Amino acid sequence: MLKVIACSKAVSMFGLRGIGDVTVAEVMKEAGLTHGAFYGYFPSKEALIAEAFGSALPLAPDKADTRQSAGDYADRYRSVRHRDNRATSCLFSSLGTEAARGSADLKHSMTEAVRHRIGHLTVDAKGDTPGEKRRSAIAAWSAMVIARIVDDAKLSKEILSETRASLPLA
Amino acid sequence: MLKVIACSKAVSMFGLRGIGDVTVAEVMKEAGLTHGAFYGYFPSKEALIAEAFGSALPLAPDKADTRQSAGDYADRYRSVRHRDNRATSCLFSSLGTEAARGSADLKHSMTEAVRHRIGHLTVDAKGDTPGEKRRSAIAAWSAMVIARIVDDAKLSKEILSETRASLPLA
DNA sequence: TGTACATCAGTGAACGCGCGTTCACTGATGTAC
DNA sequence: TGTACATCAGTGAACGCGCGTTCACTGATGTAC
Repeated sequence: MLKVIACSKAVSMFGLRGIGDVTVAEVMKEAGLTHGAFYGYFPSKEALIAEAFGSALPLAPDKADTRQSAGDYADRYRSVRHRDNRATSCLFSSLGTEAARGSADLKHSMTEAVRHRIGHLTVDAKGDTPGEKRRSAIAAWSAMVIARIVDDAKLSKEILSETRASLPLA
Repeated sequence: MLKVIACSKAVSMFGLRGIGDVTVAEVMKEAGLTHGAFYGYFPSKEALIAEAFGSALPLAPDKADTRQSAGDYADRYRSVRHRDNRATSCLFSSLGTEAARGSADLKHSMTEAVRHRIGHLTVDAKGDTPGEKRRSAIAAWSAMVIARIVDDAKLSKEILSETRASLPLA
């Protein structure tokens, strides 16, 4: 149970401030314990990172977003509130380039999450053939991620609105 | 002169290993001096980061890439060799999410670089109207960046090839 | 019910290490006479 | 040309700090009798 809490807190903090800036002690404090207890749950900070990402990425097909249509997901993703909340935002837009330099496991998890997400969005994406739909999903998702990274309201909004051409409103 | 060298080395090292993992001493060693000399050139590591990004981002309209057509740029960007070389690759794909958490100046520089790049790619992008061309440029550039972050040859290639629909070969 | 003991999650002081930063010093170069 | 001095980029030892990690200890809880 505490592992679950720690992972969830860690993901939020990582997204907000970056993996390197978040200390083991801070995560444990958020979870309600002192730093010494950390090693009763995780063998190392590296392990926490791996577990935290694993718990947050939509890898298994039975995760929350299958209950959510692709269009709904996209709408929520494109909302300004969601865009500006790095703690709850998608891991790719908040930690993508850091994770790409992480362990092989981490990179693999991220890749699988991307694959999963693209497949998910393809359902509602624009296009006459499956190939076109998939292409639209890739274009839309990529632009949604980039819009989150860009730190300029106007440009970010423009990039987001571009995605509506590929993936319409629900 | 040494500042220029240090910035250039720093950018490569940052791209390869992340900003946080590169030490002041390492940058100076690459530049051929010892760490103590660093503060004769930069007031702090933060300042090095800012200068390094400033020197690497295509902000001024007289920079190299105006000599390069958008199609040529995209082709080079999409080449496998370039994709896999994090030292010379675009700052957005190697350090985007870290930079988004950096200083206001850094974020501003990154945003301007994105704006510049999109404008640049719009020239050769697909579309009948200026609006459509711009939309294609955004879709293509976003997907190119994402393809670099994804750590899986097959998926990365697929994402890259998607961009050819929006931005054809030169 | 009461007593003695075992267990074990959690505490917090302490350690080791690496990094950013400082600073007294060096030694090469230039300048005045 | 030679001597004395000033300058100043660069050196490398040292400092301070924060972080990951360890570990002896605590104290609450459960168990045996």
